Order: sequence, then C-alpha cells, then structure tokens
Amino acid sequence: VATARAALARPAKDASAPNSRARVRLWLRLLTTAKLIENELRRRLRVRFGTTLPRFDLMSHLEREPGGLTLSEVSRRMMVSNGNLTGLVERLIESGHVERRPSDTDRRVQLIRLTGLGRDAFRGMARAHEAWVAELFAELDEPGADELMALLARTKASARAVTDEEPT
Amino acid sequence: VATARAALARPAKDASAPNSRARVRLWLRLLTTAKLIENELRRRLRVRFGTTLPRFDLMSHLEREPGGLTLSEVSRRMMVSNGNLTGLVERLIESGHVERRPSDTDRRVQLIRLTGLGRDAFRGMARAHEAWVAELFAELDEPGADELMALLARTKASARAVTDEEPT
DNA sequence: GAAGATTGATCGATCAATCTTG
DNA sequence: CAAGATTGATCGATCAATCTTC
Repeated sequence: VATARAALARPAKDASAPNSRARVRLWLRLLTTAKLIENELRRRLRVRFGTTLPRFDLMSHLEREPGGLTLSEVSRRMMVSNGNLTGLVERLIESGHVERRPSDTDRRVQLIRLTGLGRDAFRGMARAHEAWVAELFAELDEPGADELMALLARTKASARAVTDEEPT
Repeated sequence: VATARAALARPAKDASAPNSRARVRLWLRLLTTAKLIENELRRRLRVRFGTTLPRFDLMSHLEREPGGLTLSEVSRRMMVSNGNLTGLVERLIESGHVERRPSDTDRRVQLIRLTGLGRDAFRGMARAHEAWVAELFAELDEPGADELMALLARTKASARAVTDEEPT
C-alpha cells in the first residue's frame, strides 16, 4: 500500500511535459463536469419527454438546417460514427420525427430533415433544455462564463491541432 | 427558412435566466471539447493497447485503492450505473486484469481489485495516457490551465447544487 | 479507387425488475 | 423495508466489412 501511494505521489518520469500530472487532473475535471451535467440532462429528457440526449442532439442539428443535412454532415457535427447515425435516424423516422430522402444530385447521399411533428416536439424540448442548462450553470457569474468560454475555445483548438494532424 | 433563422436569432422567452442562450452555447462548447479529447484518447487506447476508455477508467480507480473497492463505490466514482459495472468487471475478470471476492463483513458486498497483471498493464497505459493528455492540452499555458481548473470547479459545484437537491 | 451509407458483431450504458442480505 | 449486486431488454456507439455511386 505504501509503495503504491508513493508511486502516485512521485511525479511521472516519461511524460512529455513537465506538469503532465496537473494536465491529467484538469482533463479529469473537464470530463467529470461534462458527465455530471450530461447525466442530469439525459435523466430529465427521459423523465419529462421520454426521449434521449442523442435524439435531442440530432434534432437540434436538423432544426438549424430546415433544408436538410446529409448523414455524413450530421455525423461530423455530432462527432459520432456514420454507422451510429443510420440507426439513430432509423428510430426517429419510426417515431415520425424525421424524414429521409435521397439527394437529387448525388445518388449516394441521403438527406434528412425534421418533420412538422419533429419540429414541434423539438421546440418544446428546447425551451425546457435551455432552462435546465441555465439552472445547472446558475452559480457561474457572467465574467466567469465568458472566461470559461474562451478557455474552452483555446483547449479545443489545442486538441484539434493534435487530432487533425494525421499526414497523407 | 427565413422564419426559422429568425426564430433562432430571437432570444428565448420562457428561459429562467436572462442569458440562457449563452449558457447553452457554453454547455455545448464544454460538451464538444470533452468529446473531442475523449474520442482521441479512446482511439489511441484502442490502437496502441487494444483496450477501451471505460476499462482504463475502471482500472485507474482500482489502482488508487490497492485494498479494493465495492462495486457501488466504483460506480459512484465513475458516475455510471450499477448494472453497467457488473458487465465491465466481468470482462476485466475474463481478461485477468481484475479479481472479485465477497466482503467478509457484509455478504451483499463484492470487493474488486487489480491483479498483478492488471496493475502492470495499467502502469504502462497510464504513462502513455498522461503523455497524450499533455499533448492534447499543450497549447494551454500554465495560468490558463489554472484558471480553467478553477472555473470547472465552480461549474461542477453549480451543477451539483442542482443534482443533489432532491428532497427525501 | 474514394466517398456515402448500411450492415453485423461487440461493447458500453441505462432502466426496471429481481434476489440476497442487512 | 434498504442496500448491494445481478439480470434482461433496449439503445447508443464503435469498428470493420460491404454495396452503391461518383
């Protein structure tokens, strides 16, 4: 036990940056904060609307683009795989919230968009969702929110510089 | 299309806070930043170690407690459901990284801990993971990291005040 | 050959129900 | 009756493979 504790207290040897331990703590805090809020929103969407976060997320992207979006574009914006979208869309078509039609100009492409029912359902959920988010962030004041927004932008840019660097 | 755009531009009417739209944007940035980093770590864990983030996450909690943890305690720390843990632990037992034994004092309780193999495997992955995180956050300087850490703590506290308030 | 989409296998996650034990 | 754990049904997510179309 003592040796394990010592190993934890000791700074890492092979890390690429001097305070990589602090970066890991920062990453864990970012992850747990997001997960805490996400779980609560997920729970409320289920309890009050009988829906899920991925469904809501997909509908929110479609609501912004009344002309419709391709599956690939949606999967890129939602940062999930292509195969994931196929099933998710399938279930939303089943429930009548989304419709799918092939593109006129490229027969490989499927365009999806909200139905009238989907739009109405989304608007009601979006109002509640917005209030929930405001409630969850209530203790964060205005300057704090602005600063957090800016720091997350910097973090995202930093991560993107790594994930987008694959050559060829 | 024009009316839909107008609806988006117009500030929400029923929101509980004056700038709840800005809070939603902040929440989406928090979520996408976390997801971006999470997806990259997930990909690297798979490619270089043939493992997954939940497995790594579970092992990291066990590595901090050589005496073992109960399933409930682990599920609380990982912020996932109890039923989820049962399956995850089952697979890690199958691969020889984790062992499970019933508690001596309370026969309802199952204690789990890393095996020697699990500990060795985890140490190697943890070194790589730490370097990856440092790389992903590389463009964030020291004061920025400190400030982000503090703002996330405030955000987490704000959200906890909501999620923990259920009476009775 | 490359891109868009779908399929199938597998894992991770939730919830609701159940079983055992305290 | 509470709490810890497991089970079963279902959804969400990934990857690898395949099919069609460009």
